[in-house]
Amino acid sequence: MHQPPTMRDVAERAGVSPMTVSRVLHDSPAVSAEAKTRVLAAVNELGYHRNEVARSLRLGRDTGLVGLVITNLANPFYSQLAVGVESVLAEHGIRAVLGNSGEDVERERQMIRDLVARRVDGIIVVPAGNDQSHLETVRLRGTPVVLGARPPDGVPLDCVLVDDFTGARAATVRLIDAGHQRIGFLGLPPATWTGSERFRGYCAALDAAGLPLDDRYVRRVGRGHGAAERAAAELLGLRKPPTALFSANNRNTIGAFRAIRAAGVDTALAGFDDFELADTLGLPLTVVSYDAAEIGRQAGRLLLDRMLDAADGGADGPPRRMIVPTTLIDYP
Amino acid sequence: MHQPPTMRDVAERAGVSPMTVSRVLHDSPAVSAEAKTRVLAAVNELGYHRNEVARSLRLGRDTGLVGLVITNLANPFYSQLAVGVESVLAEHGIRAVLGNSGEDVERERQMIRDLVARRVDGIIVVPAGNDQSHLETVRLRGTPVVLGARPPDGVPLDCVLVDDFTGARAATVRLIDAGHQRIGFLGLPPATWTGSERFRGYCAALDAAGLPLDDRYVRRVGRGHGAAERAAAELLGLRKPPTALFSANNRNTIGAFRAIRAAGVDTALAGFDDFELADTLGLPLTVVSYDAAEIGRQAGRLLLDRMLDAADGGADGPPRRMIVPTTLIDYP
DNA sequence: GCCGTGGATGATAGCGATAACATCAACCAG
DNA sequence: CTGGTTGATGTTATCGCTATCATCCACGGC
Repeated sequence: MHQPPTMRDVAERAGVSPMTVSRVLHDSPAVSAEAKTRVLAAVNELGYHRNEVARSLRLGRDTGLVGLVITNLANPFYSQLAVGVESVLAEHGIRAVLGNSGEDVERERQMIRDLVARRVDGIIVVPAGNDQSHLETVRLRGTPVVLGARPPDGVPLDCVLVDDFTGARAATVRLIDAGHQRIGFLGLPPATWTGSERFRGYCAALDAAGLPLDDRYVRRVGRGHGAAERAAAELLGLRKPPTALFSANNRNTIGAFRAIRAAGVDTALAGFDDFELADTLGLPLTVVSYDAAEIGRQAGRLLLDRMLDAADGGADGPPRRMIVPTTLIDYP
Repeated sequence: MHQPPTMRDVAERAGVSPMTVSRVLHDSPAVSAEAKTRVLAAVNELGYHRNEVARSLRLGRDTGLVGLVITNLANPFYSQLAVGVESVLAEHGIRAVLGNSGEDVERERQMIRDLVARRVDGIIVVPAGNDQSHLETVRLRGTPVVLGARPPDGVPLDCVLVDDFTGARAATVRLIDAGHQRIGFLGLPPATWTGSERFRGYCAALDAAGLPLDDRYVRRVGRGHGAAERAAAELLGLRKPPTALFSANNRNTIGAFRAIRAAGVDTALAGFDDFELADTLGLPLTVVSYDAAEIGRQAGRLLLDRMLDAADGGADGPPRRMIVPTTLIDYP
């Protein structure tokens, strides 16, 4: 097995010093056309490409790698986010190093340590828990950090969020405008940012319309299989059932759909998150849609910005917060 | 901004030489308990972790990085594959460097070049085109390569595939067993491996049952929006329409579903790929299901294997081909 | 007392690239 | 014809780590 060629090999073949090769590869103007030609020829003949590991070590930075720590890549929302990140980074010749934390803070912590040890130029992370002190530590040590899809908690980090509040409010308003006065809420565990913002949007819409918030119409649904459908069925089974439901994510929307169909009622339905086949359910449905990849793209841009600052010696400005807008879609 | 601590810093603080620190970090037995304690204390106090870039350069290998080039990460199939890869690699402290080729061979080629320049220890790739010569070149130069979801084409590479043939045949047999004699096929562009294997499975089932293959019942569907539905509608509009349809992927299955519902007929339906909400369509449906993450896991294992061989000086064995099985699921 | 033996530790030399400085020829102004 | 200027190239040292060899001390057998 032959080793990959080094700059020295190229230099010998071209009859110049390694330094000249380096200059050619950097498009330095201080190289004669003739030397440049010879070097490029040698590069081609040997199939040479620069050893990025050595380069990074020498420069002490600029590995061209960015850490991307995600809670659950199997979830289309996060994989789209990853696509967005990747596309922005790729334009700048930077690659993402993947980490799937599985919502486990300890794994997240290990991954961050590992990424720092690998000297990545920055990190984009969907934080798994509320303790983000390790992320702040990393940032203070000089590695830019941007949060995706979840807000910073007590630490001054950049982040990109969905406009959960406005989206939830708009969907609820749509139901109210259609004449509904008793609107059930199928929410998420309250500890999550997304869950509480969407609930806040729901409340705000009711409030603005002068409708009372009735706790009997509010259900928080965990991850369990069928939990959403059961909760929706409960609401529909009340003595005075809601005439419409607003569900806080696509899982809940699907559960609500099943419950409505099983009960044979014509309860109106609106929900956060668009999903495939939403138009085939055979019942009117309003969904709050947004561009998940855009979250990734914006996070990527924020990070690139910080990376440039850091390279310049970095007067790191105040934390920034980007909000990705939502739109309402009515099916069918 | 302070630089991260180096091994030298740790050594000074612990009153030993860098070499001793290195030994401690490698769990070498040739270190006194006392020195070890002092070094570990210094490591903690400084928050030191080894510079992996320098380590890799010194060793001339073992970056602990593996390239993962995917055609379309936004597709749940491939993101699940990525999850599988990541999980296996993570067990070995290895991370994946992501690349999204978008089915563009030229981008794939560039990414592979870049990954090799970064000295990744191996590459898993879902190849975008039929020209895989660049992959073979990379392998011959010492970087193991494993293909995911698509077979090698003229080059001796390891790969992991879905059992497209058997799955398609089984689904078609299920339709035949239900008494259907005229079964339409909604296929994929014939140049794709998956498309041709699934068609082969369909044909084999017909053949085994003594049924004729009728070309009028066979449609190849491209990517266009609504193309599947139109093709299905054509089949349903024939003078003697098929009484059942077999569709070669979930996109086509959904299109077929729409067409069947629009036509108000009770054509039976079976398709490759499971998908969410398949049970809510309100019509009997058989799908060919498989574990996409398993493809990634197996690819990861094949690659790890090759990486070990390569580290040992590598008598690289013959190419291996793993087949991930499928199962039939009947909805509702 | 001397030498081997073995365990702990240190010194040295790179891995491949590049910043910073050194060199050297060619050329022109005075 | 000399000194300074410019442009092209080479030399040196170094990034942080570790394989390899060298060193050094303690101990025990003869």
